[in-house]
Formats: sequence, C-alpha cells, structure tokens
Amino acid sequence: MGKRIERVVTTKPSYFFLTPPDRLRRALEGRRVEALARAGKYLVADLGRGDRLLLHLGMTGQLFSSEATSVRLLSATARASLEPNAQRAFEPDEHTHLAFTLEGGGPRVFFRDVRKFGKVQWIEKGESNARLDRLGPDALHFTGEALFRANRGRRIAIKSMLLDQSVAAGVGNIYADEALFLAGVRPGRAAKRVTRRECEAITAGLHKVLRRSIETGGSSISDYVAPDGADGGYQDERRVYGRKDEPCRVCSSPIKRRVIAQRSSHYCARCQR
DNA sequence: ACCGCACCCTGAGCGC
DNA sequence: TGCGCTCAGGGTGCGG
Repeated sequence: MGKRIERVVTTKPSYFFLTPPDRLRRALEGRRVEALARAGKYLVADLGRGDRLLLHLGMTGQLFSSEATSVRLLSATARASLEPNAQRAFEPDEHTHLAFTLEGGGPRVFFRDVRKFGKVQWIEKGESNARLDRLGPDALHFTGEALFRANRGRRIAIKSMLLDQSVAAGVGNIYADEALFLAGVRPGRAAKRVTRRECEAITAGLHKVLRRSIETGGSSISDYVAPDGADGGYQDERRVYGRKDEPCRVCSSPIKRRVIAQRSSHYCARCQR
C-alpha cells in the first residue's frame, strides 16, 4: 500500500489544528498510509488499525510534494525577488503547518495554508466524526429528485441549499454559481420555488461542471495547486464566477454579482430567472 | 427547525 | 509610502 510516515513537523498550536500538533505528531509518526479517500471536500487518510486522518483545504489550503514548484507557493515578497522564469524549490515557511517525511527518502509532503481555514484532525479507531457524519450525498451522485425533496418548505436561496454540505457534499461557491447558470436559475430564488425540472437541470449542471473541473485540474484562481504544483485549468472556463460586469458568454449582457449566504454570487440576469 | 450573521485568519489590490 | 478599505475556492456556532 502506501508509505510509512517517518517524521512530521508542524507549526505551533492554532485554529488550524483540531487535534493539537504535538499529539498529532505522536499519533502519525511510524504509521503507514494505507489508503486515501475523499468525502465531500474532506480528504480522509486510512492509517490502519481503524485510525484515520482528516484533512480539509479550506480556502487557501495547499497539499503538495517537495518537488512542486509554483509561484502560488510563495508570498508576494518572495515572488518579487524571483528572477524572471526562475523556478525556486519550495522551502517550508510559517504557513506550512504539516511537513511529512516518508520512508525511502522520496519527496516530502507539505500542507500549507495561509488563512488557516483548513483543518487537520486525528480520528481514533471507533470514533465517529461530526463533520463527516453531517455530509449529505456526494455532489457527483446527487439527483434532481433529491434536491427537489430537500427544497420542500425551504425559504432560503437555492444557492444556500447548494452550499449546504448536508444537502450535497462537495459543492463550493464557484461550482454552485456555474451550475445555476447552466440551469438558468438565479442563485437568489427561494429553494421551494425551484421546479422539479429545474432541479434536474441544476444537478445535471453540477455534474457537468464538477467533472469538467476534475478533467482540467481544478480552479487555480488564487492559491490552488495540484500536488505537483501545477495550475488547474477550470478558471479559464468559468461562465459567471468572478466575471462581474463582463459580458455573458451566451447573451452578452453584463454578469451581476450579489451576496447570498455571505458568499459572492454571480449570475446573468437575462439567462437566469 | 430554520435562518441570518459574526467570526475564525492572512494577504492582495485598490483609491486616496 | 502608507493607510484604510474590500475582497477572497469554507465552515461553525450563536441568537432571534
């Protein structure tokens, strides 16, 4: 299976560590990574004997190899001192909360997160986890019928429903906006006012944008990098997210932005009703 | 039960 | 140059 973790270096205790870093180090060192799985936006590492490690990237989390080179791994000042086209090997900084050394002397694995909205937690054998237990069906298998049922009686915006991880796990702000655009539904519409047919269109839209984002390696808008440091490509395919005042790709009318559920939401007032 | 909001944290970018 | 402001792929916990 996977490799044994020889050594773990952490930053000091903070909001980031659901399990305190000293306890985390003791728990992890010497253990083998048997498997990795995704649960919504969480990454769950199986460490054998029933123990697990829970990881979440939050907004600015970066999980990558020591062989990765990307300017996204550097602060603005570090970038400014780079020679043009220079590729500097990454050196752990104050935002690098976890540094794994694995057996066999191969590349190390880092988890860096500037804002510390990411999370790491040790889950003991037999322990349940409230964060995991709350998750609804995975977005890739979420049906229009299930969305329609969840919407019954709900006065909140359909956008809020899509961001609720207990309704569907794995939908984030970009993909909620993009799916609603494909479905022709405004993000602010009350959930209970969305028809069954529109729910089908929304989940079909979700599947489409999520699959396409996976194909293109994700959205590298600000911080996201693949484990090898590569940028994703989906930011170039956005139809509405982050395109305020730019022309709709279908009808050319300007994309609108408004705040829903404390998150910025983008839509075309002409294509979405 | 439901809903809106404050809050956790750091940095980039902008107008003045 | 510096200051103050807004904005940012997320999620929790509180009070009304």
